[in-house]
Amino acid sequence: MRDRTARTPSFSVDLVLVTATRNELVILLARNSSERERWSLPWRSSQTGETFEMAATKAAQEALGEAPSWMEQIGAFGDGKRHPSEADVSVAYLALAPHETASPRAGYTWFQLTDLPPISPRQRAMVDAATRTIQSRLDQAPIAFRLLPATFTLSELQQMYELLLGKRLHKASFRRALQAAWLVEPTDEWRSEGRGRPAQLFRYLPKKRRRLHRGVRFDFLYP
Amino acid sequence: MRDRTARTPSFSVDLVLVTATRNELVILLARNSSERERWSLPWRSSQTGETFEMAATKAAQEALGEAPSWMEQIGAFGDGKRHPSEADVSVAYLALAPHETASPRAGYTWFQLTDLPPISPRQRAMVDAATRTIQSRLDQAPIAFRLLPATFTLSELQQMYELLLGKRLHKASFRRALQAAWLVEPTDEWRSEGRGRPAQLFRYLPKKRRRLHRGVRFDFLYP
DNA sequence: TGACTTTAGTCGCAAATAGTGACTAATTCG
DNA sequence: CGAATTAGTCACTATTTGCGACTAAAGTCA
Repeated sequence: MRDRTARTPSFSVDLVLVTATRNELVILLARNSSERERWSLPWRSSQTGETFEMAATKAAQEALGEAPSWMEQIGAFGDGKRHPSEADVSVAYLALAPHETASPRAGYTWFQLTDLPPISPRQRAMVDAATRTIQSRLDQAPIAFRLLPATFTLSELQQMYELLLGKRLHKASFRRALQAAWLVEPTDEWRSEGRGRPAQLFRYLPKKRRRLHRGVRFDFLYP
Repeated sequence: MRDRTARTPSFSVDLVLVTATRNELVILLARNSSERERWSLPWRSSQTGETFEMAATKAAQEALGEAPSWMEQIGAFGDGKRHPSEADVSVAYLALAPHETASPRAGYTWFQLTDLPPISPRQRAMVDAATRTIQSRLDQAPIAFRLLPATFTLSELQQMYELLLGKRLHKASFRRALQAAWLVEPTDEWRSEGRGRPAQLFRYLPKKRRRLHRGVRFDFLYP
């Protein structure tokens, strides 16, 4: 058995930490300590005896001061030079947090997903993979709900879906589908947001329902 | 800069190589060279200057003698002891091949996915992740087509979907949906399989079509 | 040969689902 | 008070889907 304890870890765990402001997605970047004009994803070189998930959680904790509302591994990335660490391999995690309660620690800043500063090619690939993951899992996981605070109005929920899908949705259809899915529960609170009729607040509370009884879907275009 | 060239690679690339026989999914396992009653997923310790994808392709080549018809990274796995290699991290790939043309090299054997011999916990986790990936991406990627030979009958395609989904499908509905998706093209060949009317052979040849114009889907149950 | 079985492939109706505009409700602003 | 604004619902239409029954083309067997 070869001695491993003396070796420096050769891999890192990197975090694509996403929240949503009013009408755009933002991710958290850390200012590089040596070159102050360079930015990078929050990362952590993995310790022995620490799972990837634990490392990712700690990196999130360190950046945000709180645990993310959702975490999911995106994959392992090995291509591309100039990772901030010397890591041969980086394991990327997608993490979500509601923007309202998130206040980054010093050295961390939100950047629009559509307007990022230069980062290493490897981390660039992670960000791209994260956006693809969000898009493709939007109907399979409560992504949108995890980007919202604990209670929210249905209009806020719809706007979140519109932001994530990149298209407008029809109000009545959206609510009909939501009803059928048994995902939200009304609270007895209402919010008056300046003008207009006050909106009822809801919380995410999925109820048991029987598995959807549907045929096949051929939703792919390529390859 | 620390010297890396002297270090042994601390990660491996592992392969969950799946094909489908008449009515079950099977994966390829390699007989352990030292303990001959133990089995493991095909794997390869990654060389510097070799991408994960290249390593996975070579591992597949080595096991099958041909390139898989589909490959996709499943993720990085670090938990669980007793990986066949000493790797701290293993990057898992899902690979597909049509069963008809696949003839494993010596030392490799097909096992039913539902009845595997004991393998390392880490590799067990990879297999589980692979089956989840297959299920969840079935409607987003041409998984079923990649498990079939280049030409196939529509009944074979339907049976493949039934196998992967684990439920029966209605013939007319299946074909109607397939038509609408513009994924297959008829060849001018027919196959007479003993009894019954001969079936026309089709090939996978997706045609351009406009993006589906659909509202939201809330298809998740938990969490 | 001709009735029967088996598998392929299609049709058309009924039921469920989804798109849409118009409607009512409750609030602020002036 | 009336206009503007946002929330929430309704009802009609169009589209999609489940499903049983049908036709088509082969083999089997008396």
